[in-house]
Amino acid sequence: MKEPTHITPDLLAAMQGVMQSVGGKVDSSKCPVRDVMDHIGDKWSSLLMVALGSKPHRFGELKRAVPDISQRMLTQTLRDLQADGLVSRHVFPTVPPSVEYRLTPMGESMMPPLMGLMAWAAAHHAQIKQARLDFAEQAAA
Amino acid sequence: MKEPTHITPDLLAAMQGVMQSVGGKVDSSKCPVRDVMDHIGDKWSSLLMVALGSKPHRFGELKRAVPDISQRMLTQTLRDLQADGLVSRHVFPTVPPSVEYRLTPMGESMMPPLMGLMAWAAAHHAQIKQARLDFAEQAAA
DNA sequence: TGGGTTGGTTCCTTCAAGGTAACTATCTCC
DNA sequence: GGAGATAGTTACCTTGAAGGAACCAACCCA
Repeated sequence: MKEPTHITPDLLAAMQGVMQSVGGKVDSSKCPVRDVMDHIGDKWSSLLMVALGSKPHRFGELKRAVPDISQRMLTQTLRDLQADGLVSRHVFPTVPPSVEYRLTPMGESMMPPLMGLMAWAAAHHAQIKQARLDFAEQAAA
Repeated sequence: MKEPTHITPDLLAAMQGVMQSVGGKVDSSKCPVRDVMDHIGDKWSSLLMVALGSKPHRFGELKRAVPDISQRMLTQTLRDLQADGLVSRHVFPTVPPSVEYRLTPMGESMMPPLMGLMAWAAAHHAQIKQARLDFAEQAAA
């Protein structure tokens, strides 16, 4: 049994940075964090970021890399990422015009924290699934 | 100007962990990462996690800490976090019964990666807002 | 007797995210 | 002449997330 470490100094610093950028109170709509998190928290953005993190992809490559995304959502999500300055789009006037998407420097700077969270999710997925089972069972009892 | 670091070894390791837990192809519904990210990517979960990260809160305290959450969403989001094993609920049979919510150890283990991403968001918010302006302007032209 | 506090629940409604399918346009291959 | 690949766009529809407001139940105080 560990003592309640709770919050490390580093973590506290990060939190204060966040809370400050939020105005002390987490006040919503004009909250910078939410403004950004709302975008990357959607269904496809983080998946596309991961795919593009490994190497630049063409439109069709992305569609194959993320098989269950619809063409519409792929276009739209790429546009959003592009608008946010996380992804850049390069058209090559080849015989059948081809388009390449790649991370911008800012997009790359997002990968470490993003992957950190995803790695946590991957590592704790089993534990969370078990917790959900336990919770459901306990609720039924 | 930094050289295009692109992907550090550490980051690559994290990505491979994620991709592996995803089956090579990012195949969707049974993807562990998405299963978890879908929950913490909703409108209120991360905000409540941040609030609870600083200290345990009572129901009413949380409502005041996150002023624009509806009572309904607060209840529901807390239930979801509880089901996932990230938050625990303790009822004190005081005169008017009071309820305290606090992070579980797993919840606490999520704070560093979560705060990492939020800190990134806070740090790059201005840059993203500018990128959106530039994009809109360029689209209009 | 009736208002206040605590921690909810229920019903109703709206809005945006997302999916499906069809259409475009150009070039190549069979 | 049609099929297939390139990279999309557009219209339409469904669903689920979220908001608002009212209600509940126990207990306190005055």
